[in-house]
Amino acid sequence: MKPLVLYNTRTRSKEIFEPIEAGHARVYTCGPTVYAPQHIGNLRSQLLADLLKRALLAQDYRVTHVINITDVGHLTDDADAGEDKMERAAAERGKTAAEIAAQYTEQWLRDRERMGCLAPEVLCKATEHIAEQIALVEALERNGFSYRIDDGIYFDTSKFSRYAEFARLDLEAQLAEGRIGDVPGKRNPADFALWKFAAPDVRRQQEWDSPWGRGFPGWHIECSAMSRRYLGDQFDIHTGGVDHIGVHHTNEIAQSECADGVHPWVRFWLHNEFLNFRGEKMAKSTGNLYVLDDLSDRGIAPLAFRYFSLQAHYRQQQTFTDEAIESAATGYDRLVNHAAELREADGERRADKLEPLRERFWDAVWDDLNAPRALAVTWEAVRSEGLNPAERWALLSEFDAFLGLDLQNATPRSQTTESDPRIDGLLAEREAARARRDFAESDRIRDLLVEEGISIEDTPDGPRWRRG
RNA sequence: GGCGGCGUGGCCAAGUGGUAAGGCAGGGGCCUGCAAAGCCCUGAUCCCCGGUUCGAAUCCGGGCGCCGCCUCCA
Repeated sequence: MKPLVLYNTRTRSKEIFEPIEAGHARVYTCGPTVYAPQHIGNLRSQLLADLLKRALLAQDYRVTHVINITDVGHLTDDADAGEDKMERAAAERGKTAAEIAAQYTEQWLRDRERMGCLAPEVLCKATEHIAEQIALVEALERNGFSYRIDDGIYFDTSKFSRYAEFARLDLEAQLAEGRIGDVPGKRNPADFALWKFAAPDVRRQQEWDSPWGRGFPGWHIECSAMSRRYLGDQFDIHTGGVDHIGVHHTNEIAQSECADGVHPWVRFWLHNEFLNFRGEKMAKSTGNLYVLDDLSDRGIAPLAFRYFSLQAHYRQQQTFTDEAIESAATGYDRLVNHAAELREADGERRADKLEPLRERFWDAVWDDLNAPRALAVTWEAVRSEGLNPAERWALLSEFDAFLGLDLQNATPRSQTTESDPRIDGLLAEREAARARRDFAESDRIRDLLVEEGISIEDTPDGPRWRRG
């Protein structure tokens, strides 16, 4: 098998993937912050993680995939005055922070599954790993990378010489523009909180005891702490959105490399680009978004959204428009139809006929998870004149291990799975009319059913109908 | 101010040195009593200018336009 090549943000180049431990790929994905519903733009990062995992599995690696749930509130900005989003959402909705977190975690897990994303081996919540986070801060303290101010325990970025390396930051130049709402006492503008002290006059729902007093963890420490617990001091791949490169991932690296004295902490970093909508990124903060249920309400299946997403490479921004998603839904519908028709085909499967398409498909996958190219080969397989139905199905079912479009369970949209005596009766009448070439009558019956939203297809095996 | 990305047929979008994948929509045809479904055929020289090269959408330089990060953010 050819090697898997991935674009590594750390080196800004494509590299052949090789795990630290032979045969075992350890992957960490930055999951959602569950103070609000996750929209379809957010889901794109799960798609990247899923395609990666499927490619690794296709390469016969054992995969340990860890995803975190951030169920403790981060602040709306860096300053004391910053509100905690989780607490704010709870107050607005008259619920507890835990209830808010549970609600959106559940929605996210459901959406993920509906979109065909494989479940992670470990799903870990920040609030259930406070001890690990405290332990990591203690390690940083021991190693001399932290300092205490009124507001909390902070990481001293000037002590970590590689701090600017990963994101290729120009800290001086950034300084010129200034940071918003900075905290008094910070030694360097880029320094960030490891542990925040609870304000004496405010009672928070989410705060814990620590060696430094009551408070709550900083907003990067959880990923360092939980990945360390489940994947060890060093691991293979870390995924997330491009927005995380400059701050979140930069700070994770600083924490982990300084706490454990390792480098590189993570070998490969994969980042997905954003989904654009109405001329800007889809975002919670502006309300410029759709959630998966919005699409479902419009008759667009979650897997049609997956199909839509597969049409663009994960490292490119993708434009979401109504026309584009509806086009994708149509395309997905047709692909499923083909799969359903081919699924039970018997016949010879000639390896020499299958090989060229198989090779092109997997070459696309191994080339930095190029789903659009893989999808194009899939369509070629569907329509390849040189292949019999059994061969086409052999390819489709194999390819779906990566595509994740659930083609194995494809049901033709025009093959009813229910039976309705009245409709079946009308269809029989129509067939009788057709037999005696009374087309006025047969068309009248069809129009009648069409008005009820039932469409009819005449096939060599007789008529089929479906609703909708 | 720093960093990153993009501009390919009506729409979405691959391709990053050898004369433009795929899907959707449109047009034409086949099939059908008619439809539907399906199948076949059909359209772009790649934002602009200059350069390198035998040859560039693809490399370099300069423009114009657009998106993102630098503050929570996929």
